[in-house]
Amino acid sequence: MNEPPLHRFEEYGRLSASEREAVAGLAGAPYSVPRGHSIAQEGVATTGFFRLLSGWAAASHVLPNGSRQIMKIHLPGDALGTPSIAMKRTTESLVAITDVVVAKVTLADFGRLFEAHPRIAARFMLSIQQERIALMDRLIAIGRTSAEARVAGFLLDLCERLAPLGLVEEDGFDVWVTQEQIGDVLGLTAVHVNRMVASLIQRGLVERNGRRYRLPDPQQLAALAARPLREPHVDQSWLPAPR
Amino acid sequence: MNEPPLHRFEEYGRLSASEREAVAGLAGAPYSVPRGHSIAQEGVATTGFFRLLSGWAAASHVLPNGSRQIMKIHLPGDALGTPSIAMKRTTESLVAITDVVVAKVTLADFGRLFEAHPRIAARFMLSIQQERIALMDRLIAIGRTSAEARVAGFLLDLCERLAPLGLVEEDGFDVWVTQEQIGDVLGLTAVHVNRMVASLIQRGLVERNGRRYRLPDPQQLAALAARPLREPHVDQSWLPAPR
DNA sequence: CCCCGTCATTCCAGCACCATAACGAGCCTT
DNA sequence: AAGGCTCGTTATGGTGCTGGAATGACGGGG
Repeated sequence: MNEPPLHRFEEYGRLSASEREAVAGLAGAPYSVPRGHSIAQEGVATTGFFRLLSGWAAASHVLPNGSRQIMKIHLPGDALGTPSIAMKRTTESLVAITDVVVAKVTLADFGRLFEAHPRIAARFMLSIQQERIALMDRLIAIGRTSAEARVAGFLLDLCERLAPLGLVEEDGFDVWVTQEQIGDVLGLTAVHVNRMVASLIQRGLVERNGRRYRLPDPQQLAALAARPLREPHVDQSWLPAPR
Repeated sequence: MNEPPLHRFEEYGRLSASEREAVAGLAGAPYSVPRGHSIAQEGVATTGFFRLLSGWAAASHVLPNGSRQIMKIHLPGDALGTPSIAMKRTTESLVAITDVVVAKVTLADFGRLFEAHPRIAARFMLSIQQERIALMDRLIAIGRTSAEARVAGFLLDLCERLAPLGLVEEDGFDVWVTQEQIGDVLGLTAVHVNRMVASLIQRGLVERNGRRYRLPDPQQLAALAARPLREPHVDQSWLPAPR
């Protein structure tokens, strides 16, 4: 396995040696959380955020009536719980979908990084903007597209995020979330997710064997999903100079 | 009218004199855009973002099938189009709902501010996190709550954002968006928004006279909306020192 | 090896919300 | 004052999705 922790910090270009060192020293000691267990609870005092070093995790909110909305399926390398740093209390519950390894980043350490390395600060801000755009796109999906389009878009998103991790082989990848959890991401019931997956398989746009999914025709699937086209910003000339 | 431009920069505490000066010199010359006209188009090359100095504006995306999703109703003092700085092309269309006055911020100027004033940079990042949380909350609303709860939550949000601008008098405020636009925010049709508003009026939770809305019982309305409780972070000790 | 829990699948009735249309009130334009 | 536009209101029938429940398939642990 290649080094996962840094890839989210380098999606806008390589870090300098001193930046790399600063990032590496940021998080505390890694520790494991078994599948199904809580990493952090919503509504407690914010003390920092986490880095997900391996495994899958979900950020979610449970409504008074018992239904649940999943904000994000987190993959290795992601930062977990960063929205909470803007609030007195954590904004979302973090649950381990598979066995995971996480490391905690304290607010104090993060503040020092922000001051010492303005380019990392700017890039961190940009990666948050990307998360915000991802939420906007899901808002479009849930608010204005059919259940089938939403499921198609979900599978495409997952595939595109797993690819840079080296977890996609011949358009095939393992999905560790249940159909019920997919429903909680997309604002659907598990039953209806199942119907839509079946429909996509019937159309020949998806193949499945257990948790292994394969997308034989991503282009046609993308056409069905009708997602906005997003291209990351390559021109970084306006960012602060590296230190 | 008091000075609107700064209030979003000071929601986490007062700026220092030099910070205030840096922010004031950030944006270019203000100019007007008449109601209904476009401030910026989705999908063009990103060159910066805008500050909304007066009036209301909407950030939206139009789907291939013609339906529309509004990401955000922007009020005076807001930054417009900041998600786009993470992307090669702008992520949303900006339209003037009322006559507006805006000023442009270039990427180069913004980059210099980010380097020179780490505390402003950190606070800007936090305000983006707040926007992200607002999107999360709307995702919860659209994905997991009834149409009536969504409309109740929309009116509450608007009221809470207008209050610090001094635009709420005795629980009453002017709403400059049409019911069709409210539908595009909440993932509903204009017709259904109308039904839900009528239902809230019937229940005595909302009063209306033309565009003037009044919320006689915000507590009960909030209970209906079932929104997560969000309190901004007051402890700022971890932020970089002011310059 | 069998039990049992998890997850996918399928069925049914029911309803929240949609699509379309038509009408009325208010307001701006000329 | 007349006309036209925007916006709100109301009604109709239709459907995409829900809610609950029951069955099947798979896999892990005692």
